Amino acid sequence: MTTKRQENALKTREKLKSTAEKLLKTNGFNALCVEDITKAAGVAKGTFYVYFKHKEDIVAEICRGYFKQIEEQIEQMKTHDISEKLAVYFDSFMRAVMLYGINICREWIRSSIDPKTAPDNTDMTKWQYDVEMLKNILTNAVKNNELKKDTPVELLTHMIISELYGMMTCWCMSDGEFEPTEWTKKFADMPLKAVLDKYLI
Amino acid sequence: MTTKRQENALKTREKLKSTAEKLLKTNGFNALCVEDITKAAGVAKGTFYVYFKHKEDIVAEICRGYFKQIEEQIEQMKTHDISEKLAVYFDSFMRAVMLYGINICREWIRSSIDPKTAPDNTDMTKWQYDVEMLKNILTNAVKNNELKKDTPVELLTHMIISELYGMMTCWCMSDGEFEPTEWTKKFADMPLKAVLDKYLI
Amino acid sequence: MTTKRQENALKTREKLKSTAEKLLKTNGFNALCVEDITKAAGVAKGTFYVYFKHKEDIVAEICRGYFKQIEEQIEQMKTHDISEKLAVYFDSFMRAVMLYGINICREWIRSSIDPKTAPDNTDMTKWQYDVEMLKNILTNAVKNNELKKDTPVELLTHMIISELYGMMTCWCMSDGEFEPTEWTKKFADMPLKAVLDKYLI
Amino acid sequence: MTTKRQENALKTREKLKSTAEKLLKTNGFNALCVEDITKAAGVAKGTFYVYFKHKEDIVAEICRGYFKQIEEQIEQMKTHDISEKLAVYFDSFMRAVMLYGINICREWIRSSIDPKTAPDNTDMTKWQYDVEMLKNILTNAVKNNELKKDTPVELLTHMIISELYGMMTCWCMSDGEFEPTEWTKKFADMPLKAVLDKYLI
DNA sequence: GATGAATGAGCATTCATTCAT
DNA sequence: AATGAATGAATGCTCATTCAT
Repeated sequence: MTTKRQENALKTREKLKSTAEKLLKTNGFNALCVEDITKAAGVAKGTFYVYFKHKEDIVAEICRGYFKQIEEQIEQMKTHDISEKLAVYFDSFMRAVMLYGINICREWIRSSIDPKTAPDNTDMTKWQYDVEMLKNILTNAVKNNELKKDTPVELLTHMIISELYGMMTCWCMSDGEFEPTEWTKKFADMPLKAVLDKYLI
Repeated sequence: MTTKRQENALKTREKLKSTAEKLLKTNGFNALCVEDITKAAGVAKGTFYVYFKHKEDIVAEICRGYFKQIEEQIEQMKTHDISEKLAVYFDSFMRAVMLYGINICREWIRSSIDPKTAPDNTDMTKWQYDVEMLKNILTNAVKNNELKKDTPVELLTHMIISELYGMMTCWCMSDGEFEPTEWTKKFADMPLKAVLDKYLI
Repeated sequence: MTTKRQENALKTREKLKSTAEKLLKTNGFNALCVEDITKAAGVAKGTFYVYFKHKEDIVAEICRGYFKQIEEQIEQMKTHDISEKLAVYFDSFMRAVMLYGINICREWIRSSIDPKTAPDNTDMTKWQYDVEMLKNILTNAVKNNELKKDTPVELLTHMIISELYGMMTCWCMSDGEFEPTEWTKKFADMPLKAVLDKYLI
Repeated sequence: MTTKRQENALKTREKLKSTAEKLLKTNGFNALCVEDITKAAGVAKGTFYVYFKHKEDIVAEICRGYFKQIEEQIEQMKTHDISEKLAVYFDSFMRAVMLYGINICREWIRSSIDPKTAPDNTDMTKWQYDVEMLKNILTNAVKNNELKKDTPVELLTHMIISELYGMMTCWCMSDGEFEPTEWTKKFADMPLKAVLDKYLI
């Protein structure tokens, strides 16, 4: 059971996170500073450090929250086949990109490219995380006889991830100006399909 | 005619650029600071600002030097057909990625993602530049009747660029650990070819 | 009679003290913080302030514990003469230095040098305490006709204390590297003896 | 030749040092902060770091200035014998203590006790410095046949230094209240003399 | 053109202490 | 007595940039 105090503490923590998230979405990572977060959250500067050891930690947690959701979604699809799973994965990835907006995407890329930000950070970058997740999906498909034993899981993983990250990166680079729905079509008759077909059983 | 003084000035400028480039390649953008550049170049701090208005400018110029080389190469291929041009483009892009190394790539991505670094910067980002260049190649191919009039130049451009940037981004994210030559093979029987075929005359 | 509650409270207090002492010995004063103490003692941060008004207080109490022991020893020597008492005093002082280790010594010196640390501190520093104690011993020796009436108690006190603190300070400064037993010999045929002899009856 | 600019720069440096010295003497080390120094010196905060890499550095330099003076004095006494040299050394040491005042002394002790203050500091502490200097004086006396070959230089050094530091430390502890001239007398018929006599030739 | 002294805004982090529960 | 959430003052240091010489 949680006491009133614990509840309040949790509320403070969430308030900090949601405030930081809002600021991150609005102004981007570069403009994010602890003082702004706490001021906007209506708490003292020190309170931030009650809940987060480093400034980077809250950003990491915000971003992780986003891309972990995809995993849960995929995990609930135990009965579906590999094509469906990949379709959902692509869809979820794209939705995340659109939903969370350009500044969050930038932070995903930034922190994946230049991972050594927080001193004692041992967390995976989004990229590492995505690679692992996709590799799991494909490996399981091999185990479940949905894909041939000689499927080049590693290579396929990188192809797909590269496809998605290419899209995401370019979307950020265009400052969100092109319509990512165009890309949905592209994904529909995904060139990858041709490649994947070879390994489908 | 250039006076001795102008010559020396040019030398100083080049010395600054080559020094900064070395530091950029070695330590990455985050670790680059004006003091280090000038100290290593053997000039005073103030001298830097004789030649570059902002720290970003020298970085931009260094990087631009790199990706402009591709354009020259393509321009010299006037007689070749569109397929050859694209092949050369892909090849050049990849070579640049490998040659200039991970820290330069990171800076290409970083500055393309977050373009508003220098206050009065009006330069194109590498990404904008690449998009323009590729669009030109394709547009010219349409004009020259190598591609059908209804070729979706814009879309094709983004598909290709996204492909290349996906590769480059993921290469940086993996900290240069995977073998980009694997990707050459992928590019060889490039899925795009299938798409492009539809519009070839 | 003490209730169970009072007993527990006392236990908590002692736990805090012994934990702080351990940390002080290991890491020194600079690294000592309330959070570490309470965490290591298994109580909440606030509990510390139930028993100690200031962080300095617990340190003072720990250190005082050490040097009060010497007094008790001396007091139990009522029948012994002044030479024996001083010999024991020297011996006890040195043993304390060795036993409690370099970090405790540093804190003795630090707090004696810079006494105004705790806001409302009225306690004596170790130095003041040692001076008083030694002065008492000598004054009593005068009263008991062990020393002449014209003995310069004040001066002798300072000479002896200075001798001991010189040794202790240098021991800390050498980072405990020289062998304090060398000093025992020095104290044996203590130059002071020559001085003291003049006033012995 | 020094230009006007270099002169001004030197002046700024000296201004910073003298200001810091004044603050150090008045308020002690604990109260010393960069902001106060620069404000009082009438320069910008950043200017401090043009001349000193760390806050500690300026303090170290101030203090070093003080105790290096003694060395120069001793070095100019090449023709004098060992007794005179030691007498001058004692005298100089004491004068320094009195002249530079209690807060400087505290800093000498503080930094000698707890040397790891500045990150990249490789300088000797005052204590180490004093030990070396005295050891040299004695070693040279042995070489010059002023002291017997079997003189325990190391031990004598520590005895003398301990004597001096004992005095200095106690003076700080008494908050400068006792009269150090009393100590001059003590040094005059210095107990050490008795010890030293054994080794004089 | 070259210098290098001076600037000063900008920012994360620590930690003793309080106090409502 | 015990808790632990909240506080907020305090501070060293970086570095791009300017400008008088």
